[in-house]
Amino acid sequence: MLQIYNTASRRKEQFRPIDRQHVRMYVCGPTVYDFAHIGNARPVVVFDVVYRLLERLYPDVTYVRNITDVDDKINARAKETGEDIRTLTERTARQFHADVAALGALEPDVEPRATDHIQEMIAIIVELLDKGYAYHEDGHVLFHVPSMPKYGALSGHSRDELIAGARVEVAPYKRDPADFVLWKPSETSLPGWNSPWGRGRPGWHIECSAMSMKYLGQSFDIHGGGRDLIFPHHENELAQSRCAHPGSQYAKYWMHNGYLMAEGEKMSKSLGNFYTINELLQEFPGEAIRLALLQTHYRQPLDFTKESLRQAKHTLDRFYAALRGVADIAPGDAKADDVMAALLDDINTPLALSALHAALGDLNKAGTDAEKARLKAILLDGGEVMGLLQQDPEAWLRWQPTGGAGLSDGEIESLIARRAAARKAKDFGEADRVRAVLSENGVILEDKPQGTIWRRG
RNA sequence: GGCCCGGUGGCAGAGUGGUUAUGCAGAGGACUGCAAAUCCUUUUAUGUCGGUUCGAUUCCGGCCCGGGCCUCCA
Repeated sequence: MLQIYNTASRRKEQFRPIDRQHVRMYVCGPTVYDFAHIGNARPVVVFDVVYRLLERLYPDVTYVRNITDVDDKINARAKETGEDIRTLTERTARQFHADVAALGALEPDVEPRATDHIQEMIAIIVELLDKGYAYHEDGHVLFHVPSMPKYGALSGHSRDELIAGARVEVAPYKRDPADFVLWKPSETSLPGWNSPWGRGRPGWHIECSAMSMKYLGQSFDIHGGGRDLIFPHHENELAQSRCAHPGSQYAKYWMHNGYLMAEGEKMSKSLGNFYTINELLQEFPGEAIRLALLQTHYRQPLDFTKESLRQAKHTLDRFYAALRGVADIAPGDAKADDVMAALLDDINTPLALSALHAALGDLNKAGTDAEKARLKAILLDGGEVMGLLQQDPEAWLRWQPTGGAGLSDGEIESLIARRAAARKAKDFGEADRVRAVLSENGVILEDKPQGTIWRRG
């Protein structure tokens, strides 16, 4: 039985889907104006594991992750660089897809774009106006927060607190300082759509309300995203959706991943610790990045460092070396029960990884082929649900960084042949010289009874 | 100012009201021509001060430290 921590109740709960035959999950995706950074990668990887787990537990799962392609940051970036907005968003979305694919993330079932759902957003805004939860003022349509008594339940902020702490001057068209924008006017130079309130563009939160309803219905099971989205984004989404659709609960379970820091500091461009996925992929395999993200429980803060990546790479080297050793043994049909048990407890990936380590140790000690087949199956099964260990071991162990000036596979093989000849002639001085050359080029040798094997370290 | 989250051994990082998680690194050993890999053994911890309890790292409170949010910024 799956248990997940629900932000709405601030406790771990039994996961009981609305429809046991069909689980529905919505996760906030990227705003496409720049390379995705490692902080964006965390929810992608975390909810990919959730998706993989749900797929094992339920007959049908629909996973929706949106792309925000209308946003003031996008407009600002396009103005700054002179690039056409559509070109910018398309290019960035493609880059995002390539990056997260390298991290082993499965594609969501639906990946809707905000600009394709403007009519759906307008429809919700009309509902809110009709029902008296919103008002039209000075070209803007605003959600009237005091009209919803339960506003603030998700984030734990009361409206009064918000007003007390307000540090921004309240716009004149607001009836209440807590009110937020559903629709705003657009100048001709900015993207805009015709609406009952003139040419304009949507507020930040309305897209997720519109798209989740279209693809998942008025109520669905899981809504995920980074902790930083709880307020105001998710709080406002929740308010809009519930008020537009009385009787619906919107998301039943809210899951939020913790913050990510880089090298001990909050990530920021001025500190120079702003790793993009793309640049990290030049230096490390995507699976190492994925493992580094999964080594910490998703709700904990995570300090992402190059050192943690080196360790993750090293860890995977050990797993793949063991898998290479049993490459010619077909996996049995054993299942990774301990891995599953850990994941069922609020996606405890660090504990799941320790179960994988236990299987690795057992595999290294295994004496019989039957035992090896069983343990290989466990590693592959447990790895699969976490999106790990599915590559060809040989390919993994030969991986080298982009633009690496190291030796080619052929050069390595011929040096190994030279060393083998020297060893056969008992010329260990020459053999060690050859190995030193390989070692300087990051190639590690292992002499086995059947011959010498190698990997890039 | 208000609210929220976190503080575990050299590092990373879980569980747990009483019995060494796990990984990396370190030390010793086996194996090896030497290595590498692997295996075995092994050292180091629960921010701080109180409280509850027979007993707290684990529950409660104060404090300290780190991070975040407090609206059209994202």
